Amino acid sequence: TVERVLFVKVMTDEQMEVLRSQIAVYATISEQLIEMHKFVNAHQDSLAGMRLGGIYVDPLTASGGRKLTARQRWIPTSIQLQMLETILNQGNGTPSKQKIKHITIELSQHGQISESNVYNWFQNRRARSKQKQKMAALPSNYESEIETNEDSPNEKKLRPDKNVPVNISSDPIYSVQISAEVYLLNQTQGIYQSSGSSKSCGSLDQMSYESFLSTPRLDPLMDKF
Amino acid sequence: TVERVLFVKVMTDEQMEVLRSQIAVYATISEQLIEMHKFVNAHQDSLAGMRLGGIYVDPLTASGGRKLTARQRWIPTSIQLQMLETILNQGNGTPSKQKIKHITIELSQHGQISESNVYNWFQNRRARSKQKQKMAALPSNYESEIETNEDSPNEKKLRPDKNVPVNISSDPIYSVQISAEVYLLNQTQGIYQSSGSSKSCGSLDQMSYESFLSTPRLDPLMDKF
DNA sequence: GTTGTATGAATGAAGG
DNA sequence: CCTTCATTCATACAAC
Repeated sequence: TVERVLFVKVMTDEQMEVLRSQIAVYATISEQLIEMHKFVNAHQDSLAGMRLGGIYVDPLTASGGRKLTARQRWIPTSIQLQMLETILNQGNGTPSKQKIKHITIELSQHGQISESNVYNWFQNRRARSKQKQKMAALPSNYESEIETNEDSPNEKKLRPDKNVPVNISSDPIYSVQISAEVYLLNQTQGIYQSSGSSKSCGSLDQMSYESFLSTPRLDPLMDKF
Repeated sequence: TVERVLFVKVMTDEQMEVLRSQIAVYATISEQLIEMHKFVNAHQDSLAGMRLGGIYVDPLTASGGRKLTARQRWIPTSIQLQMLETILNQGNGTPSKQKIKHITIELSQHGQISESNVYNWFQNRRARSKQKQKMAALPSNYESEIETNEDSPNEKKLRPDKNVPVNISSDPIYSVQISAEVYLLNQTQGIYQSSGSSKSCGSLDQMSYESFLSTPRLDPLMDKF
């Protein structure tokens, strides 16, 4: 077997460990990025697959004036809204399956609509009406929301409306997660130091990219083959 | 130097070629995904929050305002989602009690989760998938959109858009495939199919995913180290 | 073009 | 299973 040594290339344990780590890093990054991208698509591209896949052409700019916009979400016609509110106020707080279908058919005479649209509308309406009532505990502040009857459609209620949505939209979290992941992988392998020029990132999004960029490169190792 | 041979591991040219290909594939995929993600962000990242559970900000650290927005409902981590979908699609439409427990344990590796979360997820998922499926044929209603401007002259413009239902796409094929793939990567399995051509597709998302799918497995090779 | 708000839609959870 | 509620996400529109 001694002779055979001459016909194979060799690598040390250290090299192999390095290689293994590098592959692991790439695998992890790929996985995370794919997952991330999938997530983005799933949530922001849910209905009108017009992004990413290629060129996103803004439909609004395409036609000088009217529609042609494949809209992503249903917007009730004014008459539909009227009818919906009327139905809502005609008692029957229970839309129920059967009624939904019927209502949908009726409303479809006045614009595109689907059963789920109707269903969602009632759901949201009720939920939000209830939600509004729930605001009365403000310690020291303004008016208490008077039960506004929604009978009059066609009007936009622009109220001060102490909503306080808060909304901690955790945008950058995924970046942090990935960064952490890469960091740990670097720790594990403990061989490479990130090559310099790590300019401080201003955005968290960029941070993830930067982490990737500071990931150990493969090329130097490849040269050893 | 003969003795030294005993202290190094060897790999054949073929193995090295394979390795090199794999690394190249990962590098390519990573870069492309990053490009895609940048693209997404650049076009509509106004404040697009990706919801990712598992980490929540301590409400006490919030601004001087109030509101104790602690998250009150489980939000699956993306990786958890991946795994769940994978499991769902691996046949086995019936997650029995025992399985639930096992799945929960596995998923708890990637974020907070409880058995009821898993149970509910499967319930909801199945139900809604079925529900969506029910919307198919229905030549539906052609609406008469003539009426749109006459009904309520006294209000803001509600565009009577035509809003073609587009597609369902609640469960894109590629997502499933990716999920499966990622899941499989965690297992160690045989079968190694080369090709290692990296294919370097354009920046179409599905293409990238396909590239990823055709990526040679690492695990079998790693086993040789 | 930026920000705030209203609201359609998605989804986790609870009850039967 | 199925239905319903509660909460959250994402987007259209308005005001600045």
